[in-house]
Amino acid sequence: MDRSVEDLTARARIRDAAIRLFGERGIEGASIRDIAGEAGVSSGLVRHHFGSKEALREFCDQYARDRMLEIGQEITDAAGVAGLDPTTMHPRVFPLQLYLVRSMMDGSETATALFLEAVDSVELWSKSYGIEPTDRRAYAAALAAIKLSVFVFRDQVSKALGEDITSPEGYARIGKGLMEVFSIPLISPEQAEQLRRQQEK
Amino acid sequence: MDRSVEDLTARARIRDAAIRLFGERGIEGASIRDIAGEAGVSSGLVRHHFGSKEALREFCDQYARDRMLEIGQEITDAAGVAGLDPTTMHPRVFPLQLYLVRSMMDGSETATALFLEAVDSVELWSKSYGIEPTDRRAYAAALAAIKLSVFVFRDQVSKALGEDITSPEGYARIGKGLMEVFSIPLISPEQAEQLRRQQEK
DNA sequence: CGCTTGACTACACGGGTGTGTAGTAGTTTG
DNA sequence: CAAACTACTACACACCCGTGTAGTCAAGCG
Repeated sequence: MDRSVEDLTARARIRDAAIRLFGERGIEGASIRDIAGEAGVSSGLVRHHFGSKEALREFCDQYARDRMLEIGQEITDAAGVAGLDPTTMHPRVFPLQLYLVRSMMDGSETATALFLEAVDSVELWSKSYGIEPTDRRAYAAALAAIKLSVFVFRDQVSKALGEDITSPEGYARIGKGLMEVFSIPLISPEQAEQLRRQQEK
Repeated sequence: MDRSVEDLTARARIRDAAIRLFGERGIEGASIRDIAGEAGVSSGLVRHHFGSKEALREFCDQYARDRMLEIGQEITDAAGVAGLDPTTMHPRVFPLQLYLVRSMMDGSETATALFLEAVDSVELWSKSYGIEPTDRRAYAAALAAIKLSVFVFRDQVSKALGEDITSPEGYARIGKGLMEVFSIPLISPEQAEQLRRQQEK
């Protein structure tokens, strides 16, 4: 997506357009004709290259997943606490993340599998980091969901901040906000203990 | 929704069916005929009572919003730290919350306004609670998004836990997980400061 | 050269969609 | 009693969707 649009093959343009429109409008909200128009080709060509809408979706799932893991690898290479910091996720993952979240919500198995992998990795990470929650699995699942939440509500968060969070500045701002959620304990261990007991009775 | 289905008027049955199906499948994913079938009426009656699909959506927005605020009031009456604890949100808000999140993602102004109100209230709360983030607005927006994240990814989280989080048990479990995210600081103030400086240069 | 192959388009199809219209049964109202 | 109104249904219309088919055009190759 860093090359100019004209340089890409029609197939790649269709793929990029699909990821963009699926991510913005949802799978059902983006028609094959929309995607074809966005890519500057006929709707028949989409079918020629990908066979069906469902097959196109699966291809995009796989592609987005691969790209995300690829980018994730780069980041993990400069790991540590920064690995959890949302601001380390470069804005270039935005369209991919957006697409995967939408695909997940529309029941994609590939995207869901990616979520489960993320939970696994957070679980391992929290263990090696010496964090001891009472229910590590639930803790990891909550963290994984949180990591994606700002993508889902990007429009609403942007409106709340009066600033587009898909821009580098806005993204850094909400990233900092998220970071502070993680750095400021809202509930003291005593309060947490109290609430836990309250729930159990 | 606590009364038996037969006791409700056709209008109320349509409204409940719409909130359920819109919430589960998205606005585009649920057709008027689907909703009519779910409510046990003809599709024409939906139009008779609500005029159009869009008008039905707006009615549901308003209804869900009112009900949520109503329930929120009850909870706030037993306020304190518990007001933030996700487990205090009774499972009966599930269909409403699900619907509102979906409606929000499909660009509903009413639902988006509700989000902004939530950010405002979190902002005020954090102030009165003596929390001092560097960017209170961003902090509040992040917290508001987080509060909704488990609803969005309910299927994925359920799969990760091997337990349906729409059930009281599963809901309590992920609620505890969320609570521990808030009670265990992942990043020390020093690390946070370090990361902040890193971003600024 | 003729032939195949792959990228690509134009167009038609059946089905589902939101919407519009006409009409019926039952109750209310003047 | 008759008129009006309300809840409700059946059905048709136009539109958009994903898909299927037929065909064009250019490149590669024996």
